[in-house]
Order: sequence, then structure tokens, then C-alpha cells
Amino acid sequence: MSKIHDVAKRANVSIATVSRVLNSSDHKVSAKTAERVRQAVEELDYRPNALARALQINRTMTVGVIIPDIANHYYAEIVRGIQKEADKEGYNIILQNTDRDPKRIVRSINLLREKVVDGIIFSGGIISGYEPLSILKEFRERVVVIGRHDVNFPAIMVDNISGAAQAVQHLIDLGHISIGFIGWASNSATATDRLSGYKSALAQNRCRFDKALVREGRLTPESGYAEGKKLLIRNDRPTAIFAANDQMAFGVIHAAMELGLSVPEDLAVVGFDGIPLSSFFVPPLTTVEIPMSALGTSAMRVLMNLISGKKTSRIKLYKTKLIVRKSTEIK
Amino acid sequence: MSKIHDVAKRANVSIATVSRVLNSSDHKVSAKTAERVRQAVEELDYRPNALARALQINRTMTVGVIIPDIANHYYAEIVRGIQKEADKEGYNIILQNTDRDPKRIVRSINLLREKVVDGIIFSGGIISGYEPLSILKEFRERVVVIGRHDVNFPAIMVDNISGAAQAVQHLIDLGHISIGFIGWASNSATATDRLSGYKSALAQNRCRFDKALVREGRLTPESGYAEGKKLLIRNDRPTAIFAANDQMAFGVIHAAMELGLSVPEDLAVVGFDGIPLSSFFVPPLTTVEIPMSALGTSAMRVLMNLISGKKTSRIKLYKTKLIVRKSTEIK
DNA sequence: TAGATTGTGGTAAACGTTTTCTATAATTAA
DNA sequence: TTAATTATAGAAAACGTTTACCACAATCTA
Repeated sequence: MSKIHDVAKRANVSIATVSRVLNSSDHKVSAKTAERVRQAVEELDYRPNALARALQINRTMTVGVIIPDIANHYYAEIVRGIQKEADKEGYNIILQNTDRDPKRIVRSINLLREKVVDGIIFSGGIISGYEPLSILKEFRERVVVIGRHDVNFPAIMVDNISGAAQAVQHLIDLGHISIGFIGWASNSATATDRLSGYKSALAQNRCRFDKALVREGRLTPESGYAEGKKLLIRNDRPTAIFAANDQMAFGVIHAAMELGLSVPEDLAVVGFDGIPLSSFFVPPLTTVEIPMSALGTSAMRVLMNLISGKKTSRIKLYKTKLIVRKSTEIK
Repeated sequence: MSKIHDVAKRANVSIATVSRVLNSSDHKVSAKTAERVRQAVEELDYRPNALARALQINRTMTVGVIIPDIANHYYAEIVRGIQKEADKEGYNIILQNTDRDPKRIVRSINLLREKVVDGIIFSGGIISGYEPLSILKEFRERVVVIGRHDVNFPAIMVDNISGAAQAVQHLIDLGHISIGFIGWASNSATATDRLSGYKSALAQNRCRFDKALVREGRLTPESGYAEGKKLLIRNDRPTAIFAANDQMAFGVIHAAMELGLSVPEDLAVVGFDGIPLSSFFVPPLTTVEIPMSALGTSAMRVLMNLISGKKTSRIKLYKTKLIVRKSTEIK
């Protein structure tokens, strides 16, 4: 691996000159020498050592991404969006998967601090207690959060409340009055907002809110199946179920099938997220679509602005879109 | 952000001593001074700058991971496995999503070279032509490949041939003789191996291989749907279809439903991969399970061995497991 | 008791860049 | 012509660590 010194020697110039040519500095270098340098760079296949460079200029062109679970399509898509945007500007991302373990979250932050990343994108999981303090100390102006607004950082949000309300309204419009809800336990705004949307749509239409019809899953098909079944074996079983994510909705449909109920004739089901498979499920799932990848790109854009000192709006709210498919509509 | 200098001053020692305490070097430091240093570190919440450290010791404790598409469950799960293992030993990973674009692959490799990662895990995509040369030059002994053995690097493989054969054998055992196959076009070993397995199982059982029953999708449900439909509208439509991944299998089932064919009564369907949703699809999908996460952890383990100079076996082959569900078995 | 060893600490040279400062030649202004 | 400017280039100091080398005291060994 050749270094700037080798290039300098080969081009018969000082290392300062090489650096100037490569960074197109405002310190002028004659066209002739510049060409000689470029030639040498080419011949040696020279690549500047990003480490040494970062140490000097105090920028690593690297950002940390902290997420709970990359195997979850939602986060994977977000990461993809971040990647895409980062790539455009020459940034790299260091991925930290925390499995929602608070200890690993703290560890991740500290690791990123040591690696001197230029900024951090934080999504999901718990960010309370003493950790934010340690982030704040070093990263004050260079943190973007996705999916929560209860922390004092710029946030990329999804309008979960109106998204959920829209879904429930759709069910009500179809004539359903007994509508189950499967959410999940979490101190995240996402979880509570979707429940709020459900409640508000019921209220709006003067439907009775029945606490017995609200259950908590764990975002997995398994939990959707389990909780769905509990709702469906009731004597006064709901005629529709709104699951707070698509995975659980799949589980609900599975449970219905197993009980001999057909969807949508005996049970209407709505999901949330709009993962690709939702349109190919049997039956295709009515769902509330989130622009997942856009959340990622948007977060990265905001972060890059922060890094370069530009202030941006504190909260960016993305709208959802109800996609009606066969799981609710009887043709 | 305090530096080693600050710690030294506070503890009234030289920076060398601080470094020695923190790295538990074999150069002795008296218990008393060590304690003083640790105290100072604590008080200042000092964290060594990983950049400066890496520059000095020539190790970044960072590895690059190059994959085609993080939104694909297979790769997401691999990354998760890598992460988990890397975390244990204090390694970080830089993720590079290439979208299978050869240009971006080359760019990724060069970027990782600049960032001076300690090693690279490469999965999927094309790794031919002039790129491997440039990897080789700098990373000779520190590259691990997942899912291909046609390149001169240590490889983590899946036994796709026997996995596919097992799936087809299962269909034959159920009495099917006209079995369609939906693979995908690629110069990857994975794609060709699954086709080979299909062919060999047919041959083994003296079933006729009909080229018209073999189609090429693009690993998506959409393509599975499209290609599945093409097979199913034939007069001599197959009674079973083996899709080379679960996503396409879902598409096939969808297509079947749309044509009024019920699964498994009119059509048996088998997938490949064993993604979590396969068990919750309607009907639950018979599939060939790959230990995805294990591929990742295993790759990372091999890489860490390479980095520390230990030689490991050139190829590690993982067995698959046929999981029989309702999409093939008539109860 | 002298010489050798060991334990403990500091100084300074790396690692590979960028950038400030200084120096020289070439050009311009007067 | 001379003084002042401008264009171009190099020397050397940083960035924050680790570590080879040196120095001194305290402890052994013979």
C-alpha cells in the first residue's frame, strides 16, 4: 500500500503538493506539476489513508446507525435508505444492532464515540435514562432520531395517529362496529400513537371503545397469531381486526383460517407498514403504507445538514397511505 | 472530549504510563500509579480516540461487509449474524449495500481499502473481472466469501444442490411427476446449484426433465407470480412447483389462487430459504431451511481467525433442512 | 560490596495525512 | 529600474495514540 510519500517521490514534489492536488486546495499548483502528481497517483494506485486524514481534519465521513433489529424489514429498509443517501456524499455507515438491549445501546454509543463518527442516526429502542446524556455530550448537534419525538433531537416521524385512524375509519365505512386492535407494549411513541389513532377513529364515529378488544403482541407473526386467536374465540368476536403491523396481521389471518373463518367474509384484517409481501399474501392485505426507505434517506439528509452546520426543522412528519386490498373488501 | 494528555496531567504521570495502564501492556506499572490513572480516566470519562490508535497499531477493529441488498431477509439475517459475532470481540462493521451494481461493488471495495478495515466479508453479487485483483492486492489473507466457492477465498457455503434435490425428492415421493422449477438468472453458484439439485433428483427417479417447465424469475414475489402463472396456464400444467426461494413461492401460490387452483390439492409448492413468514403464509409453505444467521457468525469467526493469522479450512459447508408444511401435504 | 538484574517511569519517534508558515521565482506597478 | 505583488513549492508542525529506547532506583547475586 503506497503512501503519499511514495507519490511525492515519484512525482518529484513534496508531500504537501501531492496533498494539494488531491484535495484541490485553494493553494495553487501549476498545471504541469498537478499532472505529474496525478500520473504518479495513477501508477501507484495510491489511495489516501482515511484514518490519517480523519485524524488531521477531524472528520471521518462515517456515521453510526443504531437500530434494534436489522432482520426486521422496517429497519432494513430504513438502513437501505440511509445507505443510499450516504453513498451519494461519500459517507459510510457503521451499523449497530442492539436487539433492544439497553446495555448494548449504551455500548454502541460509546463505541461510536471512540470511532469518532461524524454523527448518529438512532431508531427504535429505548433512549432514556442516562444514555442520552452521554450522546449529548459529544454529539450534541449531530444526532437524528427516527420514529420518536419525545427526545430533544431532530426527528423523522411517521404520522401514526392519522394512519391508524384512517385504517379504522376504512373498517367502519365497511360497516364494522366491533373492531379488535393488536398493538405492542413499548414506551415508543409509535406504539402508543397507533393505539391513539384507533381510539380516536372509534370516538369520531361514536363507536364504543371496548378494552377487551385491545391486545398486545410483540410485532411477530407468532404473536399476531396468538393474540388474534384469543380475540376470535370470544363469543362476541370482532368482525374486523386492526393489527399494528403487517407481520402480526399475517398471524391474525393465519389464526382465522385455522378457525375456519374466511377473510374477508367472516373477518376483515388490516395491517400497518406496507411491507412488500403484503400485496402477495393470501388474501392480499389491506395495510397502511409507510415510506420506509424515505425515512432513512431523509434522516441521513438532515444529519448531513447538521454536520455541515446547517440548522434544519426539528421534526419532519411523513404521511402514511391506506392501501385497500382483498383482506377487507368483499368483492 | 478529553485526550490522553489530559488524563496524564490529572494523574501526574506521562502519557506513556496512561497508555500502558489502559492497554495492560507487559511493561509494568506500579499498582498505585495504575490506580491513580484509572481514577483520572473515570473522572474525565476519557475514551481513547480509536482513529489515532488504529493509525498507530495498524488495526481498526472494523470489518467491511459487502452485500447486494439489506432489505432482502436472507442478507439481513446474515448481517445480523455477523454483527452478533463481531460484537463479542469488539469489532465493528461497515455496511456496504451494492444493489448488485458492479460499479458500486468496486467503489465499496476501494472505500473499505481507504478506511483500512481489517478484513472484508463479501456476499452475493458478482465478484469477477478486475475487482478481485484489487481486493487481493490489499486484503489477500483477510477476505471471507459467503455463498460462492468459485473464487479463491475461504468460503461459507450452503449445500444448495442436495437441499434442492431433497425438496424435489419430497415432491416425487408425494407422487408428482410433472414438477416446475423457477430459478433465477445469475452467474452465482447458488442459482445454478439449486437447478442442478432439481435436475439430479429428477434423474435419480427417472423422471423426464422438461425444459419448458424451467423458468427464470428475479427472486421477488412479483416474478414468482408472473412465472408461476406462465407455468399454470399451460395445458400440461405441472402438479407441483419448486421455487428457488420463498418469496417467489409466495408469488406462485398467489398466482394459483387467482387461477382458482387450490394449494396443495391442485398444486404443491415448495420454496427455499425458510424465512420466518413461510410458516405463517396461507397455506404454510414447505421449504428448505438455510441457517442464515449461522452463515454470518461463521463467516465472521473465520475472518477473525484470518486476521489473527490462523489458517482455517477453505470451505465450510452448511446443510439445509427440509421443512414440510401444508403447501405440499394434503392432510 | 560491586555488578547485574528488575521494577518503574519518562522522552521522543513513529503512524500518514493536512495545513501553516516561509521561501523563491516570476510578474506587475510605479 | 526598483519595489510590490503574485504564483508556486517545500519544511515542519500538527492530529492523538503506541512503543522503542533510555534513565534511575531498588533489589538480587556472587
